Amino acid sequence: MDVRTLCLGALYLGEASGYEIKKAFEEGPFSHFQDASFGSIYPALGRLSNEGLVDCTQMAQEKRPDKKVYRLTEKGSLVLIESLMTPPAPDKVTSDFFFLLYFSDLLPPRQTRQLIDKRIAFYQDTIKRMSDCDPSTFPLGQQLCHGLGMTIYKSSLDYLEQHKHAFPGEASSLPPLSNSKTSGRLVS
Amino acid sequence: MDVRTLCLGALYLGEASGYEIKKAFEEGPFSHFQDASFGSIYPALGRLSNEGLVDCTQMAQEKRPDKKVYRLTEKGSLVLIESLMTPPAPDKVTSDFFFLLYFSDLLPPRQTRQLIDKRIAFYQDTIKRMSDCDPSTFPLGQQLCHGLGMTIYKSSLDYLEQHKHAFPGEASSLPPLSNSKTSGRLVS
DNA sequence: CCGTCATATATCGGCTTGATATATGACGGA
DNA sequence: TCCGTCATATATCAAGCCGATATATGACGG
Repeated sequence: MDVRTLCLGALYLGEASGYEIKKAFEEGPFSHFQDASFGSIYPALGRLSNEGLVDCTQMAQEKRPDKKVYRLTEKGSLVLIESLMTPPAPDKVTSDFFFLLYFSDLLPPRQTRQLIDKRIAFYQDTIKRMSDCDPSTFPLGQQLCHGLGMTIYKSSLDYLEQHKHAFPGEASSLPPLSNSKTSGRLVS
Repeated sequence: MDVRTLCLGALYLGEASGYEIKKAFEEGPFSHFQDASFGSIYPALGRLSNEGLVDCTQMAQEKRPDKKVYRLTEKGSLVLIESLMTPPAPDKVTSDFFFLLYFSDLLPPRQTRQLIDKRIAFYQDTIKRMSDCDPSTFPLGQQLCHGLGMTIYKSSLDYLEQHKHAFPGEASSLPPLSNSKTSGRLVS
């Protein structure tokens, strides 16, 4: 999905400012499967406004800078639905964690263990934050997103907790793993 | 990780051409957690070659166009390890599937069911392809990547198979779900 | 008083992507 | 036999995106 559609989707949930839309991608329900930067959100909102897909209202605030509040128009709703009807692109996952784990034979074992411990903490924190949210009043699709997300995070957490001992911890006196290079080509 | 590091990592596994490196990201072990396009791979290989981090050899082929084979240099190995030592960036996940599922109250229920069915097929196919690979001879980190990946795909598959019935299938005579709009703002 | 953080909008250089271009050869259908 | 499609192979570029930067108000803690 391009940033225009992401913004339309965010505004479908309720009127919001550019800053709030960014927060929705960083901390809100979308944070697990979409992202967008200020560098693309503000220009996209400008274009959407010019095309009549969103309305923009300037709002003064106390003790805070003024803000621009965007609201989806009827035309914008139709364009959002149209975008949802297009065939989905494949997922794109970029994970430094997996990349580092994959090449961890090049790293000191304690650094790999630290990497895994931090990942475990990340899963624990994410699961807690998602558990604090009760999705039973949400639309069905959102419930499935929540449930599938929880399943992914929980099974990942369980797996890492079961397998983290393969790498030595801080207090461990295990000898470092031997660094052996992988043989063979990339693609058979 | 930037594309230079991705290429160095790919070449750490063995010499390869630009085309083969792209294949490694599309179909090889990295395909689950990294990607890069020709548009960035070829320029990156050029720069790496200029900087002496990789060597390049032109190879003629029968019944196929000539190819340039790249090989990691000692200097390149050191730069790769250096990059692996830097703190990892957070994962970035972009999923049209989750986005469409989230807004599925805007879609005809059968289209959502089709989306889920296709996702199930994707998981089944991915699990099969990963099962055909025996990771027991790999470095420990690669084994954990394989195992964690399998866990994620399997638990996702199980969850969707258990919950797909919430949406009507092709043969179902269930009435369409009511389209109710979500209330409230994005971020509490 | 100053540095940091949150809130708020906005821009831009650099990087990446997806499309396009060119080329060889295999393969299947008309 | 010809043509379209696919795989293999290198390469480039316009468009889009990101991360950094800029500016601003106010709270808060040292």
